[in-house]
Amino acid sequence: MSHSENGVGVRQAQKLQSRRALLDAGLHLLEQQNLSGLGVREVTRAAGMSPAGFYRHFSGMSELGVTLVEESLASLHGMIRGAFAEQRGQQDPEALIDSAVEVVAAHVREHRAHVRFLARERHGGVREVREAIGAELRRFADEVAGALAAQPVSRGWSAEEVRMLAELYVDLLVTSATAFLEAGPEGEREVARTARTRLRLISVGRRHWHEG
Amino acid sequence: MSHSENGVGVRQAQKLQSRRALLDAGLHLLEQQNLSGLGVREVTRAAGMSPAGFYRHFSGMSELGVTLVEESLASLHGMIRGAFAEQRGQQDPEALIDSAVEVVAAHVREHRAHVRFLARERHGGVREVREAIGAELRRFADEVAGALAAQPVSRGWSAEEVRMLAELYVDLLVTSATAFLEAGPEGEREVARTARTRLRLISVGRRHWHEG
DNA sequence: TCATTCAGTAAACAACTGTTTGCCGACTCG
DNA sequence: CGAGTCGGCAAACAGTTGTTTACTGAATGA
Repeated sequence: MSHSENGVGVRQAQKLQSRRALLDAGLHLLEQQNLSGLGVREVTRAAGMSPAGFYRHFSGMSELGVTLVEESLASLHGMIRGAFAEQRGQQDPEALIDSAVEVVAAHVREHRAHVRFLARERHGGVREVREAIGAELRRFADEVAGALAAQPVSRGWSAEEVRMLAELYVDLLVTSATAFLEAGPEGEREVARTARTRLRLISVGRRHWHEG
Repeated sequence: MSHSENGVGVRQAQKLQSRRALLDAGLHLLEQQNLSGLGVREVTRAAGMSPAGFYRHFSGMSELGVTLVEESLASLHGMIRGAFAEQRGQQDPEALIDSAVEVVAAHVREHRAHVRFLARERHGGVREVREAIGAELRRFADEVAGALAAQPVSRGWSAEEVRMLAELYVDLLVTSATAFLEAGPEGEREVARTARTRLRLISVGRRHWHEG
């Protein structure tokens, strides 16, 4: 019995390592540049590989970009699920807001380059990447909508109203994430404070929405 | 007396026309591309000019970018002032929200390329342009803060609370603008509807903020 | 009228680009 | 062991790029 069935041969591992090197090099270069201006040679040079080698892993730059999108949002998805798990255990909306903001802050702290990439390419010049980010964000809103619908505060809200609200929350969190990014570590507390205030303002509006 | 004192000689006019051609060509190319990937030769070719001519007008690409930023926000500024003028004449917050959203919608409708440029480069790879957009947006928030402070609803709000609120409004309007952009003309009504709902939700939250 | 200014040009610079080709050599697997 | 797979490389392709140079010729203004 060889390692053919678990897919972790020496060969496979080396290929994956090269692929990782390309992705890391690309991510690094994209901190000061846009994807639409990133070159194949530039990336391979930074990854210590010959230009031709790039095409063993990606058909072109936009494919590398889409891969980075998936990678960037995968970890966030996990953290969000964690935050929702906390919600089930406790009902205080203040605490939920605090933990949501903290989740975002932590994610930006630990995945700076990925988040910067998302912010930069969300409206960037490469359509495939833009669409990938948009689709992922829409799925994200789906999850939030599901969680909101389960809250007792949502009694009397239609499905589309809840969906709207979810999109608002997502947009606010995305905005907060880019604010964390621009503020840097020293301004983190301040950004978190305004993010919490914004969310609380929505909370209040939500409670008094159906009153006339 | 020649035209030396009003600056509208034939020479000046021709130069301005060329400059305009460069800016228009750039703006057009930037609809499918990022500034960090835009080339001097590319722009001059599209503008019907020799590459060297570019440097008679701009020191480099980022200077052209900053010029486009100023240009892009100048018209919006005017429209915003108009919307605020309407406010003074009438107190219904619903109507103010409606007119604010309509101002944004109209601006996107009439300046698609400029708005797309702003959305694309707001977090783009060219620092000078990013900073120019950020500064302009902050001035925008100043104006909104001033207008909010004048509203009777703001009684009991501190200056920083009002400022926070103004930034929230600006972020929401910017988000709405990019939503208009992505939706296209046919989805405009829908985007306007959710934009209004968001603003109303904030309105409600604002009224009930200081209640415990 | 006539010297001056200056927007725009053509040409040259060295360096860069994406992509394809054929090849090598280490891994894979019966 | 031996045939086959395949990730990575060097080289060549036919362009492209930003920027500087010295120039031309029309607009300028005394």
